[in-house]
Amino acid sequence: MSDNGIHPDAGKRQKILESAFAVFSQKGYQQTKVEEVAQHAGIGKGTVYLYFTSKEELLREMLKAMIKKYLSELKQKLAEETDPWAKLKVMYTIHVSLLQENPSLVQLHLHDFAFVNDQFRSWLETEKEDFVNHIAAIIESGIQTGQFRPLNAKLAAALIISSLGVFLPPHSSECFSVDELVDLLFHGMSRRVSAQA
Amino acid sequence: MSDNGIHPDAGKRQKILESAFAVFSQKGYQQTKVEEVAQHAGIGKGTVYLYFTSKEELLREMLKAMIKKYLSELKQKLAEETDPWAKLKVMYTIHVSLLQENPSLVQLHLHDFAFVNDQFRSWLETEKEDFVNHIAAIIESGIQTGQFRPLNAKLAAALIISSLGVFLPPHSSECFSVDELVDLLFHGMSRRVSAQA
Amino acid sequence: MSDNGIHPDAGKRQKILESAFAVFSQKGYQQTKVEEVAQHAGIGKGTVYLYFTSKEELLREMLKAMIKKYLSELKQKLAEETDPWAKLKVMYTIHVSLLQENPSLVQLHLHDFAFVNDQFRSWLETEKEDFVNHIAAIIESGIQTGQFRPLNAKLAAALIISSLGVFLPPHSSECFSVDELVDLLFHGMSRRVSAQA
Amino acid sequence: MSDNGIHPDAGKRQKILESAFAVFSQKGYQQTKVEEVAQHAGIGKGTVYLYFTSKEELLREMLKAMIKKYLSELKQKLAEETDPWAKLKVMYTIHVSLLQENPSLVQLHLHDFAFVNDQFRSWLETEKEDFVNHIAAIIESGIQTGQFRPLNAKLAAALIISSLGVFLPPHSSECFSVDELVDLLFHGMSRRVSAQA
DNA sequence: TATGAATGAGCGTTCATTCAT
DNA sequence: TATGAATGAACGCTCATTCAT
Repeated sequence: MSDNGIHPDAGKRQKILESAFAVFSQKGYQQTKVEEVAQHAGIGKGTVYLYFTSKEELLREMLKAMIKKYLSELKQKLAEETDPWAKLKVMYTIHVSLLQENPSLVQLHLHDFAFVNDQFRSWLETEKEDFVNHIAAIIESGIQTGQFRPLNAKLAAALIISSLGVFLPPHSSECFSVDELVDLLFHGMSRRVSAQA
Repeated sequence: MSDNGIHPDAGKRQKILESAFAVFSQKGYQQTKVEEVAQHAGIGKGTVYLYFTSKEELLREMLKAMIKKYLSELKQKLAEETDPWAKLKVMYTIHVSLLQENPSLVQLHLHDFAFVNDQFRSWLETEKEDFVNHIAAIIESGIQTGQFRPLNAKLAAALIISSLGVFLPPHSSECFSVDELVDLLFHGMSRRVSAQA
Repeated sequence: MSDNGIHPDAGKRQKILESAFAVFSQKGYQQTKVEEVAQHAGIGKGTVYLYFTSKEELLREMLKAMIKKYLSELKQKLAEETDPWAKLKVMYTIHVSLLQENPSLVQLHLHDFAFVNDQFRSWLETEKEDFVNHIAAIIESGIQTGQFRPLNAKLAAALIISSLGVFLPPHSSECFSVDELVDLLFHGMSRRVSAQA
Repeated sequence: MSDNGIHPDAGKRQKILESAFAVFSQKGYQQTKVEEVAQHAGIGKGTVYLYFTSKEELLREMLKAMIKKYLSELKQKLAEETDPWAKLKVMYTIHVSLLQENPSLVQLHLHDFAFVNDQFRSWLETEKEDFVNHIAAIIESGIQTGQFRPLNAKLAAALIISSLGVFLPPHSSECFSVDELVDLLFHGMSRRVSAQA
């Protein structure tokens, strides 16, 4: 489904994916020429087509790989925590540090690849849904343990994921701290009047 | 930067902008042909170039106009409320109803505007900053009145604005209610155990 | 079906068709670049696509026009004759003189456009079938009048059409005379022994 | 011109020619990829270039070989007959059965060989001339024996060769019989009125 | 001012050919 | 000798932009 079968040089495929990440991140899909990706990888234009059937597939595979890598790193780190509260805190921390280590990821966020075509759009939405469900499950377990109050876990998950955008430019991660944001999400904005009673 | 000087027919310029909004929203930038915009506006293709120097400028001007209109509508409605709490609630409600009235706005979010130039990008960031500050001011006043607890108003504002994304697809506004989200943001996720003590 | 609807300049369409005839005849389909046809017509490459949707359609329309013109000339001249025998003689004469007036037609014969695609192939075969049937009808009428002996009219028609190839290079029309060929076809090769009795 | 000198494995060269025949016949020149020919021959793509300098040369050599083989088979069979009349009848029969045994030969006719260079074209014309002369000689001898009436032997030969096209699609060999065609050629179309007298 | 016919730069993809192994 | 991974020239088609009217 993704590539043309068995390829001679798995390293080259990887190299092309990395170049695709670099160039698509910087310029978006339509503005990127296949030849640019090839040049970035130090290979000929035709070689790209030995590993990917089309520019579109190249983008899809690159995104797949990035998302997989991103989510697997995230999930692995989350798995090391047991406390739902800690999990979410860790998630923010990891997310922010990933963005800092890899500024191109920020750019990647700023592009919207949904427009490539409808199939692509639905694939992206599925991926996002998956991520939301993963976070929602964490929240559910927090509700079970009583650490979180009963709430719409999916909404909370969607909110948390949306809130990651807070760390994108122009409010880079230098502006706000993870702790502040987590505190805000966990305790809310309102003065807990009744609680004080 | 935006137009070629003074045009005799400001109404025609406006009509082109509206058509650009309609078509770009539905099909994205790259997929839209200038001729389609012209047809939608009921004019000839060449006429577009009497009012805008390029397709790209047309998009930028359209985005500028839409954002200005959106923010001014929002700010005006907010001005009608006095209570900070109510203001924020109202903001969500207006946002969601705007999206519902104008589904194209939703689409607008889903397209690739990567080609924006630096000038436009900085304008965009200024506008966003403005909006954040506007919301932050509301929050500040809420803190003054004691309705909100002391918190980083700018962060809260950024969070609120980010959270608007919750109502975009695939979690359309039908999935979540404004009230749920407001409740979550205002009261937080955690069970307020200690507070109850 | 053939063009994109109403075109501004019918003369230009005709000019393109003529250029297509000139270039396709000389170089065949695959070897011909659309830009060459455009250059021959003294127009830009893109202009070709205002009148024809694709290179393939351009070929089809050109062939259609040529065949139509060729057959209509032929049929018209044939209509002026009443005697089946004379009709066939005239057909040869016209065919040969057309080839002489228009050497590109010779080239056109030497290319085989059937391979363009299956649809094209069947269209060509239909055209040829039409032509065969037209000739066969003439022969049938000759049989009715008793000028021709009872024979498979369709086979005779196919033979006659095939025999036109005799005048193609390397045996150009200068080698053989129409009269000789007609005589041969009409009286056969064998010494008419029994007739001598 | 044809190969790169002496090759160790003449059998492999032959094998490649046969594969070229099989694939070019079926798909035409432009549609055939060199790799397909190589695969059909069970060798690597690069190996083809050890025996032929280019795809085009491969085609020319294949055509040469097929034509030579076809003509030599035909001439050999003809040599077995002594009667001119019988020879021609046999020629048709052989031709048709060759086409039936080897449907690819039919296909070979249907493709565009326009790109042949002048050298090849002249070789082709020489071969054709040769064939015509061969048939013409048969006819001459028939005239000598009085079986054929005095006629332009070369024209008759050209006609006979052209008439072979009658058995190509769309009028496949199933439509017409060899006997019918031979009868037509030998006795002509006209009712032999005067002979009846 | 307004038009839309004309233009040609631009790009994704293919595949004949090369060459390192 | 044989291979097949790598290459890049080539081309059909699109569409933003221009300009004669």
